[in-house]
Amino acid sequence: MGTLLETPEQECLKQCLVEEDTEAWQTDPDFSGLKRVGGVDLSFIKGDEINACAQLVILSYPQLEVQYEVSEMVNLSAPYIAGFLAFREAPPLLQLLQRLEKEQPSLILSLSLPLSLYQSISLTLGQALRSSGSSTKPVYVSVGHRISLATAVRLTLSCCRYRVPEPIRQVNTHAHTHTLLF
DNA sequence: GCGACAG
DNA sequence: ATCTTGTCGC
Repeated sequence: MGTLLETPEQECLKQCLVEEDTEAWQTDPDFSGLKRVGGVDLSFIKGDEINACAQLVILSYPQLEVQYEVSEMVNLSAPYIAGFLAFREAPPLLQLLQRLEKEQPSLILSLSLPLSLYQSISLTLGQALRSSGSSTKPVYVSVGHRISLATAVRLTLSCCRYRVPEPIRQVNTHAHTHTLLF
């Protein structure tokens, strides 16, 4: 985040960030070649700051039907601090991706293309868009790795049945469900 | 001191 | 993030 101080780790990651398209499907008008899209999230319970439910879903593309989902209760080591979200949430989410790789090798995302969506974000790093027909609330799409902002926005729109992109919407549903069970 | 501030 | 159910409308 522009105004915030950055850690050495964050500076390093920023230098490695590739903000251009690197895959063939990204420049195809219909994203031909893209077979799956995924979403990850973390859910919490009211007064608990360390226990959370990590969730991962994989959807087919362009059908956008859930093909795989995993949930796992995790303990978060880092506290929530604006600007340092990844230090808190990335570890358990990456762990789920490794679990996917081990349990369902066929569903692995051929290349990791982080495309993050937040309820708000510095606009210098992303773009606000009206994802569904007449929705007033914008959806913010941030820059990703190995995917241009323009493509990220186009892909996000192609994943929207409703305002919230389907991968995010599905993972939220599953996350909430599983959180309520523990 | 004031405003900003992803979950 | 989380606290909460139904309800009105396209």
